[in-house]
Amino acid sequence: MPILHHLHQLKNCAKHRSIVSTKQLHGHFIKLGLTKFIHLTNTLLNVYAKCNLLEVALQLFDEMPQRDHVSWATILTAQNQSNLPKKTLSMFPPMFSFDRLLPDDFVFASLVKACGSLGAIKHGKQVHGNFLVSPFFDDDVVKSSLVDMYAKCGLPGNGRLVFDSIKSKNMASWTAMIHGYARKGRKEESLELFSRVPVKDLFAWTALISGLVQSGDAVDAFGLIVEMRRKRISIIDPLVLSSIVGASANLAMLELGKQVHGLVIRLGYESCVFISNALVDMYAKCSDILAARDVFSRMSRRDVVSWTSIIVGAAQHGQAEEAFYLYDKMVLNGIKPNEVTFVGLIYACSHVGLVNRGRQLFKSMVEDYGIHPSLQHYTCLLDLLGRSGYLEEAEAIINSMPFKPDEPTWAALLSACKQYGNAKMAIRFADHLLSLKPEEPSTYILLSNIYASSGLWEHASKSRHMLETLEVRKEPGYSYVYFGKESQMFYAGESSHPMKEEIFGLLNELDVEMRRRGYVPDTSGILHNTEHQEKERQLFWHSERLAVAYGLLNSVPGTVIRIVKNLRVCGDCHAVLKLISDIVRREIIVRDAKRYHHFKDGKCSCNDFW
DNA sequence: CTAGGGTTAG
Repeated sequence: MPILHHLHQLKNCAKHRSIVSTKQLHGHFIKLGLTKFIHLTNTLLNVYAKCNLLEVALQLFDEMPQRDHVSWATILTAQNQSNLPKKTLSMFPPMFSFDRLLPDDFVFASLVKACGSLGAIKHGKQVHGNFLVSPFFDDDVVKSSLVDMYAKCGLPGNGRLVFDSIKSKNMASWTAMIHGYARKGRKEESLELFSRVPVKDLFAWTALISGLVQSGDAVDAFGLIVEMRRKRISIIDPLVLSSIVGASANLAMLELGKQVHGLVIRLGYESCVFISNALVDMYAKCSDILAARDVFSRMSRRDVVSWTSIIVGAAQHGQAEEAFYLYDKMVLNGIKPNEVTFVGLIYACSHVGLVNRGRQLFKSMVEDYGIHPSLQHYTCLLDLLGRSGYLEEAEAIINSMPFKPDEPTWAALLSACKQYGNAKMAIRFADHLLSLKPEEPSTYILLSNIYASSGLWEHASKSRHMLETLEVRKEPGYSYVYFGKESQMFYAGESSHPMKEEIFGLLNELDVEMRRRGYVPDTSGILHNTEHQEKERQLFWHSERLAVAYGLLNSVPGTVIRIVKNLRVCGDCHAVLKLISDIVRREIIVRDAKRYHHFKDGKCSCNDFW
């Protein structure tokens, strides 16, 4: 039985991922004329795929004189496993047109998985329809992948219908459904389902915790990881840890992140690439860019995500030159940048107003790397052009790009119009912005300021009037302040704090010194039509100021004061924080809803761009 | 011989 023997040999090759022996065997089969045995060739196909030799597998697949369902399922699965779901879907149509084969249950599972990873819900629903009218309509494995696909597309309700039709549910079905609810923020349903899972293994916990992190619920995710540890669930692989590292990043709580890092080290997973990647990102998001660099430099292997994480981190913290330096090193190391890398790089340019460099990078992305620019790339480029005063060029691009600009893009260009006093263009941009978000007070504020500075008083007062008719429901602003291991939260206008008197006293003292240095409160961003003094009083009680004062009063001189704010820092507070950093000679780092600000020696890393 | 669940960068 030579064929059986060869199959056994191939199995060993797959097990040991042995490329050389696989190729030797392949040559052997050709010499002996064994390639006509489809069973053997299918196995060979699978071994090549498992050895990550997708190109070789594809060539073999193309050369096969005959292909059956197994050949197709194997090659489609190989594309999925190489993270090429688009190729899975584009390779599928010839299955019928060339080989007259209809999909079987294995092929359906691969197609559904590909749609899930792409979030291609339309295509996914088509496949679902075809599956239902196929002879395999009751297959539980395909149903599990459908549950997962709907979960990934954010439609857990559709997934639930499929889930309920699965006769014998196994862990794959349960985890897909739990994850679907959790990542959509449907916490109650995910917890209810989790409580009913027969076996709560690491997979199930990870599905729940990672889903909550993805829905933005980092606090509950931490609660669950504590519970999971108490239940002595053994963390035999690190996937759940990357979720929890990500949760610390979302909260921007450095001390918490350090503790999670400690756990990662204790469990021995620091050398795992995607865990280190998550740590790099976490430290960057917690504004400790030095720690991010430290983790990055200790990595023995780095992939495109590692490089991109540190590049994006540098860019967000205003270190444009550092980002470019890292990019050059990345290319020298033979790592191909992807679309995310370019988002970081163009973002870095817009931070420091490097227009030519930004244009070059955009061009290089398309021409050297064949990456189709996304809306996000255009947004970064438009930001850069607008802020540097190339308003006509920006408008030309916005009118010719293949995307509808979103609201932040129009808003960025509108403020560029204010900066460069282009009232005419501002009116056009404001029209677009208001059609997308008619109730937005800041648009009217900006518009009225632009009119006022162009001497168009009538228009200005009209905008102000529009503003007053709006029912403004503003989210209350709050700031967390961190120094060392201490933290404290402040709401805007908070007046019941035990250290109220000291905070007020310090802010007053600082106010006197700031005014001596020429500071004049900028009340143009205040919504309500109130007296000027009242406006100044409101500015005085913005949460970030209270937080800074508290930090200054309580921390050891020389320590960095870190603040995380839920809203964007207003223009006046930005000016104030710059001054304070100079007066008290302290570094203040603020992460607001939009970006990072490192205030030091009277300057900010954002280059006054926010 | 082929399929399904949990992970990192915007």
